[in-house]
Amino acid sequence: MNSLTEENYLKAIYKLVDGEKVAVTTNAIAEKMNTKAASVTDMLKKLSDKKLINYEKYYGVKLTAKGEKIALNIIRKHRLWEMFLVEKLEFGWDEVHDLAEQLEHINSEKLVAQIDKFLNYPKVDPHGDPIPDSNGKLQIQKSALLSTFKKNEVCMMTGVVDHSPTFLQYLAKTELTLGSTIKINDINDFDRSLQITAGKAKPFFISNEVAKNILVSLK
Amino acid sequence: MNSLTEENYLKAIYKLVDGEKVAVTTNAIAEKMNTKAASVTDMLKKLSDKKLINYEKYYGVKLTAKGEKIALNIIRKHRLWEMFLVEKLEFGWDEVHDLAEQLEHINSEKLVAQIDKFLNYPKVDPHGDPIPDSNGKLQIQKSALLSTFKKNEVCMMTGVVDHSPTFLQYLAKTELTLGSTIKINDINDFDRSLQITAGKAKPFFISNEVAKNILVSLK
DNA sequence: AATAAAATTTAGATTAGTCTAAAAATTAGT
DNA sequence: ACTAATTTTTAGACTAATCTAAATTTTATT
Repeated sequence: MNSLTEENYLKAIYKLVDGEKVAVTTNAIAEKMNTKAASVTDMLKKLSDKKLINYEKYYGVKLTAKGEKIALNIIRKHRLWEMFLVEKLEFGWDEVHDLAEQLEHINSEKLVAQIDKFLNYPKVDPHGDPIPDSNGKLQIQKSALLSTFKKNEVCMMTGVVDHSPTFLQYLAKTELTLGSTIKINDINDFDRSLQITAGKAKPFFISNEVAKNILVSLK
Repeated sequence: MNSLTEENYLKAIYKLVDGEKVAVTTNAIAEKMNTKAASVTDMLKKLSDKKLINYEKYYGVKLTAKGEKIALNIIRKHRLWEMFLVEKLEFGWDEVHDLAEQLEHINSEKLVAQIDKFLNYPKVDPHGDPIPDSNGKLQIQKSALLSTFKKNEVCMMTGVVDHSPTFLQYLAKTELTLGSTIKINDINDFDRSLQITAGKAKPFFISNEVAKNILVSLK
């Protein structure tokens, strides 16, 4: 079994790699974990001894298959719990993250399987992030940033880049929710802000900053 | 905030006191916590510094009002989670204890409130144990042991004394579940074993040992 | 009341995870 | 290619929770 701390390190490393083939640096992990580089080095040795990461001094780390599987399982649990909180317990999508960080470490295969079943095997979490299956397979969703679309194009909102409560609360006040159909009515040449129509609401403005944090499907 | 370990000590002390006005001994706590007396002494000092217990060297400990409140809150969470697992996730009453021991330490007032609501404010857990309310008030249930009843008396099952999976699994194979109406048809003078009728099943035998672990209402 | 037995506490060590400060290695700038 | 800046690692220390072994206090027995 791995400690809570070990699990959090593996998750952090997984998120920092995220597709890119480069190794993750000690400092990057330290920043993500809100800790010091020296502490990270200690933990990397430990994870390396356990064969959960490939670690070369001064170079960086990559997850082994074993380490990645553990990371994906934690992410699976995190996203299932978020879904449960939002779908069954009336939580808002902006208030589930920290709580899911606690719940993701609960150790029970049966519990995860039952929650999954109870939610009717969801494919994505409340933020549109894909939920890994029980084998650690992740459905890759092809999506693009709303900011890359052109005038008069239509698309569907599938997720967010920024997960901060502030951003999510802002979105909750608009018609921009997962599944919303978005039409780009106009783009301001000066600041790249957009005038859009989302769902059946009146057209409204969003900044380019916001558009860069909204994921949409290429349809 | 209190550590997971501190919470477990408070819970253990609460359960050892359980109504009796005597102080709890170091050895009793050590046994309950599967640890050594020396470790307990260390923790008692710590809890005493935090004013969660009244501790007098060589004498024993009692919970302060503050300590008791924390203990009851953990018990509340434990029992609500057990109820959730059984009622919503198809767990058996014999397989929820260890998992609830993990879940009871999840820290979120809103989560507890929402689970409580989701379960429609249950008064007892799957074993018939009362669930403390959010203020730490515990409904005392007046119940008696089935073994104290006489021939031809009728009662209703309200709980169990032994919570071991073995005992609970045994009961699950009979008609002895919470709420069952039990009629005592006969008592064997030699070994005090009982011939009973429970629910609408055929009469069957239970040992006195079993009867001593079944709680029933005095009706 | 004295002594033996049991319970409890203290002393000192250990482990996991963290830290600061210093040393070593790598990368960047000219 | 050499020095400066940055990154990473090592060394040594700290805290929480645990342990063993020894010392102390309480309780029980005669």
